[in-house]
Amino acid sequence: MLTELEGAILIEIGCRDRHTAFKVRQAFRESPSSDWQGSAGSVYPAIRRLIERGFLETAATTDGRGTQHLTLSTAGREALLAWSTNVETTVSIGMDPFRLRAGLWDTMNRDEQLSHADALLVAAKQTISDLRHYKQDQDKFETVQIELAIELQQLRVRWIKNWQSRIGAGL
Amino acid sequence: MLTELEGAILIEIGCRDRHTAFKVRQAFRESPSSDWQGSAGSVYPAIRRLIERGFLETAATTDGRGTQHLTLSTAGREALLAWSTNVETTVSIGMDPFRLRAGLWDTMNRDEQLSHADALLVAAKQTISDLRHYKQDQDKFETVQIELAIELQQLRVRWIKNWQSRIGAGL
DNA sequence: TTACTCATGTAACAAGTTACATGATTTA
DNA sequence: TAAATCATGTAACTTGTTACATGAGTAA
Repeated sequence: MLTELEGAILIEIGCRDRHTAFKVRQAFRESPSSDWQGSAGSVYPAIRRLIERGFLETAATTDGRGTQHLTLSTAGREALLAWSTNVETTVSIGMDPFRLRAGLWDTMNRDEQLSHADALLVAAKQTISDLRHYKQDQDKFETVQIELAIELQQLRVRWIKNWQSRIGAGL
Repeated sequence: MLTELEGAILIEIGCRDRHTAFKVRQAFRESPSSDWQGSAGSVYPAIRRLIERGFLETAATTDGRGTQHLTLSTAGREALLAWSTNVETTVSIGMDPFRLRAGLWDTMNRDEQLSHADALLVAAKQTISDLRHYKQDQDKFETVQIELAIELQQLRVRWIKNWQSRIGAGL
């Protein structure tokens, strides 16, 4: 069994040509989906665990920095496939800061609600535009993720507009 | 600043009449959004922190179990409002097991894709039906969350159907 | 009186964060 | 040669998990 971070690391190494821990960290830091900060304290220990479990193979390069060139073993590929096709985990709801807060907004007064709805709309639309721009020069793995992130934001935009009309109707 | 768990705890105590740590844990365990397991090891320390920071007030009841009746202080209410209206956090993408895996499914062969898409559809639809059923006897706070969770699952269902037709078209 | 529920909490562990520390290689 | 980038890692801390431990109140 792989954790979400371990799965993400195997994707970077096995599918997206990030063959060093450093490049994996870089990919995480550059990704707009804020799943992981790509901190050294999480990535290096996770990669060590994956090596110990035989999912990653290392080919030490000859450079003086001790760069480790990482590749997926057969067991690593199998583990990644099993992880990515686990139906139960895939359809689980997950953590969503928007959903967690949405129930509270009805406790504000009408003016606060209207201005908050407005601020949320602006921010969500900005995020969509940022994601569309970022999507341009990404590989297919990242592209699929970005498209899904955009659809999530669009869902939020629709929800906010619907909420606005409910507020407007005085419900 | 509150963490996601601390915000969720203040909602339970301040808005949903879960006035003991035990009832908060119970609410988390019963909630179908698997954000938190409601483990004692997270809830009790978090509540202790919230008391220390002056966000929660305790009224010890006279029973022999040492039940602590918890309520939000004024500072607690303010902190909860600030937490719930933080726009940046609210529109952040968050962690989604579906999105994280979706990019990988294109590396499988056609037959594997079709059977996996099918399994995902069944599971997602089941989740929607479970959520609808659970929604019946919930308060407005939980209802809003459940509705958003349902809309997320419906988005996934549409995405899967779209993916199926792309597979079918041999792209 | 036995079993279930209500209620609190700790201990060992897992896995993330930031900040720190080091050094090689490349580019201006 | 100075600065930026590539590359590795550790240390202290935070916060979550499961499992364990305890005991009071209630209903069969």
